[in-house]
Amino acid sequence: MSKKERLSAFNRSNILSAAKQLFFEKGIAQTTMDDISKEADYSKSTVYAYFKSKEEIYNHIILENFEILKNDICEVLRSKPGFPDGYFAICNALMENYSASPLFFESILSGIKIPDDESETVLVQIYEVGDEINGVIEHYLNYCVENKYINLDMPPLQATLTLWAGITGIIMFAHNKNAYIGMATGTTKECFMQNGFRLLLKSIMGGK
Amino acid sequence: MSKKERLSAFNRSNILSAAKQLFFEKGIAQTTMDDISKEADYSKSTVYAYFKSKEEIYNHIILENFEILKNDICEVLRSKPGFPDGYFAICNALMENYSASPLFFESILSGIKIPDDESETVLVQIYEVGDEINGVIEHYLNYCVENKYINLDMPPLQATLTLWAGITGIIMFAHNKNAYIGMATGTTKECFMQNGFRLLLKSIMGGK
DNA sequence: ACGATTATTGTACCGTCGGTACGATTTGTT
DNA sequence: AACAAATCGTACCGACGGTACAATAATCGT
Repeated sequence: MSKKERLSAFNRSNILSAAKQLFFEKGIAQTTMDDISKEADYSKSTVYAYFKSKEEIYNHIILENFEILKNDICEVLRSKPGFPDGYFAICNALMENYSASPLFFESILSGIKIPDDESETVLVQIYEVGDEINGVIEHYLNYCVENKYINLDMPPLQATLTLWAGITGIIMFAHNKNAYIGMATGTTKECFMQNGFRLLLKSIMGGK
Repeated sequence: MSKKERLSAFNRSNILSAAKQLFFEKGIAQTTMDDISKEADYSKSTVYAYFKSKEEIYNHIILENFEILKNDICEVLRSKPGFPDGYFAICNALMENYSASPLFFESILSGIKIPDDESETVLVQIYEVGDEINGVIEHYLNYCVENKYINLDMPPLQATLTLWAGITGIIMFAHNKNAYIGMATGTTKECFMQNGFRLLLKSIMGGK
């Protein structure tokens, strides 16, 4: 990577960091492109030289987030590869990823679709990293099936996606309806999530 | 209700219908207030006389949707009160509600929070109807527990919320990642959802 | 039937924001 | 010094949510 390329990457990174922080602080819709350029200390023109739209900035941050999530899950499965430790470790990795980036987490259940336009390279990359994460989890489920820790009525990949969707739903619900959960059940959102993870685990245990 | 009130309700309803249709057709962000007033055949001024903002229109549609969902669930539990028929009937009611109003469904997992400002009467109403739905499901789970069809490790209301979040997550994932599911697992999204509902069911069955 | 009140309309307008145009200025390279 | 690339500042466009306001139409009390 030449000096010029390094500088370019540095600038891109600065802009993305500023945008990420502002998105986190004030929300996406409430963050303007002027805000981002000011916070990152570049002119608006330069920001648009690096990213062609606000949406592209958003997508790049999503991608970054997915890569972090992937690394977290791999890391955590390496230190706790067994059962059910590995399962809860994955759940907790997802949980913490949500806390760090609540605004982007929801792209898991909606938002980012498979791009039909190949020119949207960021979206393609997001899709690929998501695929890799699913592969890691599928591999873990396979290991659990082989050792007869769990029992699946469906192909491991399908179970992966189902658990993924269920866990994500529970995490989002816990965070967004925090006050309601506290009032209705008397538990904290952390407790609600842990109980939820345990409940989901039962769905893949029990023989037959 | 006086004649004036009826007329007023009629006008409100027309505006909401037009907005709902446009939101469904082109998305919320892509629908302008001018679009709504034109589609509903009222002047923009009149629209703003009935609703103070676009967000308020959105919230009213959410409320309408929650009421439909509540009626659907009650209706369906009346015709299939047993187990597991009732459970699957609830799942299917949620599923069909999503198809009818995908844009509003996601308010279940995010979007609508408990209002701290009591003056936001629409939000309070949404919260109340949601509470009623949870009560209905909780009642059903209680019936299942009493008849020993299922076995819960947590209070029924907490189980209700957990299942609710999980089911919603699966439905949203199935719809938004339809193409990916087809490619990765070879099944349709309908099949994916049904299998997901069955998987979740296992989490509350099995003794102990 | 008539005046007063209320509802509805059309139009013009404001502020914000995403995005663009473009010339000036800085920076780096040789 | 000279040239090219990157950066900058500023002015601007168009779309949109929302407001102001005067004019007109509908409703109602009497």
